[in-house]
Amino acid sequence: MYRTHTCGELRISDAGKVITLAGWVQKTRDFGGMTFVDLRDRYGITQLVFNMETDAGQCKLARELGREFVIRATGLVAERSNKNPNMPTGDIEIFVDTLHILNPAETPPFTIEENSDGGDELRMKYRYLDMRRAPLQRNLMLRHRMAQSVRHYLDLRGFIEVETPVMIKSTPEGARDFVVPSRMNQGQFYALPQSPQMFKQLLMVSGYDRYMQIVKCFRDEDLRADRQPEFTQIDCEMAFVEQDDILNTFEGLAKHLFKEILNVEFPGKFAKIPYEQAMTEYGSDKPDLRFGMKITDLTEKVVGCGLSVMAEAEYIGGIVATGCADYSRKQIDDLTEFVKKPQIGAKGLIYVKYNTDGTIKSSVAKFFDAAALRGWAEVTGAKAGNLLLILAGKRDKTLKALGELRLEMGRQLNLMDKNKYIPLWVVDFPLVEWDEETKRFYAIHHPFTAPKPEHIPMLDIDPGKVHANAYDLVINGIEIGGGSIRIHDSGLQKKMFEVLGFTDEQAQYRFGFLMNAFKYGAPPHGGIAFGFDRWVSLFAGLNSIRDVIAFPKNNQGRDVMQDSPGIIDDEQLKELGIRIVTSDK
RNA sequence: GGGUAUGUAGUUCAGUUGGUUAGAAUGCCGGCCUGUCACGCCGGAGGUCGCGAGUUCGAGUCUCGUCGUACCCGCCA
Repeated sequence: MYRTHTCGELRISDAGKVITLAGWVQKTRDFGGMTFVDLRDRYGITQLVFNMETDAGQCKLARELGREFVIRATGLVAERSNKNPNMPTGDIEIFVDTLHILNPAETPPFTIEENSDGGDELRMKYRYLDMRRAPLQRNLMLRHRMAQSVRHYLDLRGFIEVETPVMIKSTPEGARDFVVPSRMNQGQFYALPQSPQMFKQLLMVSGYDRYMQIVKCFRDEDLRADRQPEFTQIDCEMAFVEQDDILNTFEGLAKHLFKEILNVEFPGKFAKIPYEQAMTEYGSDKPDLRFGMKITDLTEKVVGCGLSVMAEAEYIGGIVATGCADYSRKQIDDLTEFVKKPQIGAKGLIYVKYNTDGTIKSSVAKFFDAAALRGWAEVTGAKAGNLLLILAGKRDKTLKALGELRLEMGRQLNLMDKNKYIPLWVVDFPLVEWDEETKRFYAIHHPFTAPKPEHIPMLDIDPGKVHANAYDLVINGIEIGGGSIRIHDSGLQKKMFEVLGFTDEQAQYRFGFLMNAFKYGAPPHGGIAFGFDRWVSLFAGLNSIRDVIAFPKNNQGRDVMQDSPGIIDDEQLKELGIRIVTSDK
């Protein structure tokens, strides 16, 4: 062994011991006659001391050390004369009598410290150096502890972890697949799984009635701060269960993780909000419930008014910002600009200021008398000192825009407390969604999601109105996980494929093995999958999932450290039977 | 496919209305220093202002193009 202890564990009680440490040089402080070296490993930092008077040779060697040199030092643990209360090992230091440079190092391009001076781009390029820093090490250790905790909790409840294949058949529903060419079957391709969906359902058919896996999934879609091309799910499936059984089981898992990792407890049950209510009250299918500011429907209140943008709008809604009646012209203009951004897409913003002195000021005062504006205050609950913000337009789009405006106001008013967690279940999602471009229905969740039993007759009449037995776990406006009860009846599955416009042949080609399996006794089953990276980043207090992943990819799906993806040899291409056709834009 | 921001020393940034030799901090190198822990003091080196065109007597600064990066919409459970 290169060491007897780590750099984080020695205390005053160890004084007098002769020990050996190994690690990286964090920093040297050279006084000429005396040199201090901060030695770092992932457990902490311990100070080494060298003295010209007592050991000139070792002291001179210590003066040669640069940042990030890998060294080994043997010496006596001693109480410091000048203690440093800011570090756990600050009461002791090591009088080194033997110093070995195990490996010198070039000066790193950024500082390996709690708060690095390096920018994101540079730190990604030198990811292995960035990961030496304490924040990254904390994140990855948090991730490890959460994974252990999940496995432990589910193991105690009879779940078994089963690995599923990574090279599978492409199923063109849902996200784009990453594909892998087959050398032995030229012209044919595997796909990387978007999730182990069909395999976990087959495991249910096979009688493994409680399955879990912490598993990589792959989706070839455009990326975001919280979306990577490869990401990790906590994937679970249970047989002989109904929706509530699943919600209860995984609400238990969520509570367990909160308690174990953050020491946060939730006494009651998580709220359960139907999709439709989430959309009308929060303009989002993943509402952030850390604050209220619900959307109020004002459509009825403006019928027949003289202002065409309102009179002709399909929907009018507003939110109340507490204490914002004193917003300046500039602040209102900025909000207007915010909602008019192409990403939000509102045409304009209407405001009503209910001033503390009882007066009312509004951008639409010309069209409504004070009584009417007071009527709006009544329905929205706006009080003196509040600001009512109103958007008008197409219902779905306007609700979404109000939802974005609500979040923006939440940010401006500091209503999103990082230390507060409000989990909830969003339930009763629509089963399918009509797409105008391709003139067909698409499954909102996936084609195996069961409709609410009472809605099954509606599949023939108005599939868009059918609710699914599907659910999402949402925490602080982040979709942490989602799942559904699956169809286990091949007749109903066939009907579902009909609704989605698949011919029998298409269904047979894509999902035949699953439909065949269901002929041999499929138990009622359902499951859920959690976005593990998102969950870890939520617990770490981060907005991006990149820093809870050891080697993440950037916006364009590139690994800037490896510089992947990259081209491959002609020889490799030939072997695979692939020719590259460069497309000119 | 679209929107917004951004690119200057190893690093993080400043750079005014287009005008002399492009600055600061930090890091790095050399010297001094026996109780530092953001050590201190003295000195030094370090620049393709992302790249390419254009406007101009003159471009880090203006225009166009291009490449990279970040965030968002579309897309994606």
